Amino acid sequence: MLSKTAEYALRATIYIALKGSEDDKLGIEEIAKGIDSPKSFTAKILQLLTQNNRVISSVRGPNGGFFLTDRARKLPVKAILEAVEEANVITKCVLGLKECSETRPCPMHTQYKDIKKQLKQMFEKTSIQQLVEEFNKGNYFIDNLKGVRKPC
Amino acid sequence: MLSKTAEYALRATIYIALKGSEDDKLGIEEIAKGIDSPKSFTAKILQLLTQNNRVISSVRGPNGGFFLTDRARKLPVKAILEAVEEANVITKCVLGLKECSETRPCPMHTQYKDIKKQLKQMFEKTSIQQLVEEFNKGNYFIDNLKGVRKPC
DNA sequence: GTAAAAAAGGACACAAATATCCTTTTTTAA
DNA sequence: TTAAAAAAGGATATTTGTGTCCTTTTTTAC
Repeated sequence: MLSKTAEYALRATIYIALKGSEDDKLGIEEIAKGIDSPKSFTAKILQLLTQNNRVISSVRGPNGGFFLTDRARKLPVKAILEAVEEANVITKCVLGLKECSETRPCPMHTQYKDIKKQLKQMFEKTSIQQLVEEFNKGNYFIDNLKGVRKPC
Repeated sequence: MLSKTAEYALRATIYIALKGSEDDKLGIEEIAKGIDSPKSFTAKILQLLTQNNRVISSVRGPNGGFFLTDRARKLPVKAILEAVEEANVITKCVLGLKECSETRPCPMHTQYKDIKKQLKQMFEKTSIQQLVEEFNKGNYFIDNLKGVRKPC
């Protein structure tokens, strides 16, 4: 469904949102270990996320690293996909037809349209902050993202 | 969401189901034109579909070509994805985590699980025949698949 | 102001997906 | 039984995605 690039982008952003802050920035080494991704490749992706619409902020030098501003935390998950140019999953036809709409639907349009709508909603309505809050309420039991534990 | 390979596989199968029959087999040239795909590449994919679980049948030589048996028409769309080894979209975690389940969910699990379920349903419950029938009832207005027109 | 720490950036390497071309095999029809 | 038509198969090319490595720039702390 999503490329490795998009997966790492999502995982990294969520990881930074959960574990880091402006006062406690995270280094690329820790992030890559935390989300189980190749370090240099992830660094490149974080570059995209700091440039394109600034989902992630960064400072260089000692005590530097990556973090999310309050503004960034309010962004929808979709913003991450946009930064890595993969937001089109949300709108694309399942069969990959250039033209596929209500008036000129593809053979699977009827079956897929509601799912696509929900996919869109998910990425647009869910903010990064929301994912963090849900975590803090203890609704997750993730140690899937290494080093991030459910608060007791 | 799906690879080109999967998209062409779906489009080709549906195209053959709609336009062809055992008595009126379709050649690779027509199919590729019909679904707007590269000919040789599509030929390779059709090979997969004739080998792996025989979604498509074929005969060589003059008057040969591709067609779907009645048995094949009853197959779920998922069978096509399986043949090109891409049925995993149905079960994969959005974030690409190896482990992601109800008891050990990823940070987006809550948001995604119902969508994944519906995706699964769509590919498993929709048969190729169903897509054809829906077309014949006139519920589509596709000429997206070239040369396939809504019956009047 | 100098050394060290960190991200940024550039160049390259490797792998997988996509695409093309040519030859071989099978089948049909004359 | 031979020519032609069609898919099957093999080899290779191209492009994109993924991944690594090394140098440069920025920043901080001493």
